[in-house]
Amino acid sequence: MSTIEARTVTPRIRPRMRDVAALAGVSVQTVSRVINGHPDVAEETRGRIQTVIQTVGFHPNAIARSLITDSSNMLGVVAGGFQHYGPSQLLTGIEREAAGSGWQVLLQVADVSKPDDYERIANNLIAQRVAGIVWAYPELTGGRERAFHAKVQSVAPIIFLSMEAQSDSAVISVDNRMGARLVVDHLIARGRRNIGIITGPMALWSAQQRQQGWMDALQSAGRWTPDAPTSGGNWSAASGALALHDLKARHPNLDAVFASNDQMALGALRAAHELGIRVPADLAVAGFDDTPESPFFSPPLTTIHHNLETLGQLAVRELHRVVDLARASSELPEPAPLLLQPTLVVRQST
Amino acid sequence: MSTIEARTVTPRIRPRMRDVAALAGVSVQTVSRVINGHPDVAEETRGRIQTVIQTVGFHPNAIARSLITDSSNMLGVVAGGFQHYGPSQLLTGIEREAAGSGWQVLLQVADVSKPDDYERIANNLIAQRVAGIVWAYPELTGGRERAFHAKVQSVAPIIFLSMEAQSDSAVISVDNRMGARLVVDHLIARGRRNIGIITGPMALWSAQQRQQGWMDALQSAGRWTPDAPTSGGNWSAASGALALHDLKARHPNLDAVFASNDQMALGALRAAHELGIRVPADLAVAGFDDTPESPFFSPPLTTIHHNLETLGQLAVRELHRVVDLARASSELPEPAPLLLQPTLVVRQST
DNA sequence: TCTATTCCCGGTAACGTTAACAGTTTAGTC
DNA sequence: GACTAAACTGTTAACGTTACCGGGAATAGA
Repeated sequence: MSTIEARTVTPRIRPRMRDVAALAGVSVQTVSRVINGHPDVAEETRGRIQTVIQTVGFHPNAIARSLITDSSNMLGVVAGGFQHYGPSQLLTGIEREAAGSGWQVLLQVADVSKPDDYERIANNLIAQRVAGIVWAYPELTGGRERAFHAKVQSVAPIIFLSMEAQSDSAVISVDNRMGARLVVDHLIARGRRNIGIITGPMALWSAQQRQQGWMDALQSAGRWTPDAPTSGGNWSAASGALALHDLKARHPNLDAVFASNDQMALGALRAAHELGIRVPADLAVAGFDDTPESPFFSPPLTTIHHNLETLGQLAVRELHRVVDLARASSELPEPAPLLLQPTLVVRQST
Repeated sequence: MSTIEARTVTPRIRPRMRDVAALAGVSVQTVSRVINGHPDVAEETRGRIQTVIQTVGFHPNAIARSLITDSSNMLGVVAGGFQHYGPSQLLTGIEREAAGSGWQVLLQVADVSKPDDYERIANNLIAQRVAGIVWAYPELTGGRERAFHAKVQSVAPIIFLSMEAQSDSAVISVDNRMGARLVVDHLIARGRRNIGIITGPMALWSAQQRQQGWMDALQSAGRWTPDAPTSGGNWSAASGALALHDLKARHPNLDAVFASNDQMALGALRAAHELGIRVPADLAVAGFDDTPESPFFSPPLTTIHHNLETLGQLAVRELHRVVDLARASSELPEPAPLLLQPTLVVRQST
C-alpha cells in the first residue's frame, strides 16, 4: 500500500483547509473566506463548508496564518514574579482585557537575580513576533528597561507600568507619590508628631515614589528633618516586623508609621503587639495597596486604595489602540502616558 | 526608482535568513545550521555568519520554524484568575520551570461565570499548536474539564492540577485531604471537643477534599456527628468572618475551627476578636496554605504548609518528559499522576 | 592511483495559510 | 439580444524557515 493511498484513506490526524475544501468540493480560498467571515460566499456554500469543518474537526493553524499575514495576535507580558498582590492583580487585568479583544498573552517572567535576563526575554518576544508588549516589571529607571526598550522598539509597541515617566516611552501608573502623601497627611491631621516610614526595596520606582510622598507631606507640614524615622523593608510582612523593631529602637517616641505596603504593615502591627505597643493609641499604622485582607487585620488597617486590575486593562487597551493605528497607517505612534489617582481608606489602625 | 532597487539599497526592517546568507556569502541552509547549532559547519564560516547576524540584528522567526517543524515550544496554561495566593504561586512555579527548559508560556484565564469558556480556550490552544497544556483551573470533577480534555487530547498532552484523579488523565496535586486531616488531628490532640469547619467553595475539588479530611479526623476520633459545625466561605477573609459569626451563633460551645484557607482564618480571627472570644484560650483557629503572612496574624496562625511552586514545577517537568517521549516514539504516553504531602505548622492560634 | 570516508556546503521542496488577481455565472438594463 | 455590474469561486504565488538529498573537496587507507 502506498503512502498516498494510506493518506487518502485514513482520516488525517489534523485536517487542513485543503482537506476541508476537498470534502466540500470547493477551493481552499473559499474555505479561507468562510473562516475569516469574508463576504462573497453563497449562503449555501458557506453552510456546506461549515458542516464539513464541524464534522472533520478542523481548526485553523494560527501559525501559518501569522506567517503569511506577518502579524500575530500575541501580547508579550514581562513580569517579575507573582509572589505579591500587586503583580497578580495587574496580570488579571491584563489578561482579561487581552482576552476580551481577542489577544493571546505570552507570559515572560524575568529572573531578578540575573541582570541580563531581559535579553533572553526580548529575544523570545521578538522571535514570537508579538504584536505588543506590556512591561509589568517595576524597577529603577535608566537600567535594563531602557536597554530592553531599545532592543524591541522596532518590533512592537511597548507600555511600561509603574516606572518613571520618560519622554520616549509610555508609562501607565498609579500615582504612588500622591497616595503616600494622602496617607501621611492623614496621620498629621490625626495629630501624630513623629511619623516614620517603612520603605519597599529602594531599587523600585514605586518604593521611591512612596517615600517621596511621605517626605512631601512632612515637608509641607514643616516637620521634615533629615533624621526622620526611616527603615527599609522588602515588601514582606517579616521585613515589616523587623523594620518596626528597628524604628522603635532608634526612635522611642515614634507615634505613627507608614508602611509602604499592606504586608509590611501587617508585620509592623504584629511587632507592635509583641512590644506591648497599643495600636492606634500609642502608635498609628498605615499601609498601601488596600489588599482584600487589610480590613481584617488587628486592628483593621488604614491604607491607600488603588485598582491595579484597571491599570492593567488600561494598558492593554492603549496598546491595542496603538497597534490598530500602526496597522492602518504603517507608522508606529507612541502610546500615551497615564497616571491613576489612588484614594485613602481610613480604618481603625490610625 | 523600482521597488527592487529600494529593497536592496535600504536596509530591511527585519532581516531574514536570506539576507544574512547573502551578506555572508553562503546559502540559507548554512545559516540555518549555525542558528540551530548543527555540526558540519567550518569554524571560519560559522564565525563569519555569526558576525553578520550580530551586525544586521537578525532574529529567527519562531513562527516560520514552528510551521515547518510542526512543533512549537509553547505551553498552554489554563487558570481561573490570580486573586488568590495559590494560583499565583502555582503560576510562578510553572513559568520558572518552563523558562528553564526553553518553553514559552501562553496564558489562558477562564471566566468562571461563563460555563462554556473552556471552548474558547481550547480553540486558542489548538490554533496556536501548543506542545503541552497545564490545567491549573481547579474545579469539580466530571464537568468542563472532561469536555476540555476530550477536545484537546489529540493535540497535546495535558496535566491537571488539584482535581480528582481520573483513570484517563494525569493529576498532580497536594494531598488536601491529608493536610486537613493533619490539622484537625492536631486540634483533637490539643483537647478540643467541638471542632467546626469553614469550607471553601464546594464546587472545587480542593475544598471538598479539605472538608473530607476534617471529617476523617473527627470520625477516627469517634467524634463525628451529622450536625458537626459547618459553614461555607469563598476563600476570602470577609467570608471567613461571616462564617465564624454564623458558626458561633449556631454552636455556642464551639472551641475550635478549621478554616479551609489562611485568608478565611484571618477573617475568623477578626470576627472572634469582635465577639470578644479569646484565641486560643476560648477558641482555637487553624488555616491552610501557610501564606507568608500567616505567622504575623494575631495570634500567629497554625496552618498547613504546602509548596505550590514546586507543584507547578513538577507538572511542567512531567509534561516535558511526556512531550519528549512523544517526539521520539511518535506515540503519546500518558503523564504520571503524583500526590504531594503537606506538613503541619503549629503556631500560637491553637 | 583508486576508493571510501568524512567534512562541508548548496539546491529544492515543503509546512498551512492568505493576498492578489482572474475567472465564470447570474441578474439587470437598455 | 448585447452590455454591464454584481456575485461568487478558483489559481497562483508568496510568508521564512527546515528536511531531505545531492555533491564537491579533502583526507585516509589500500
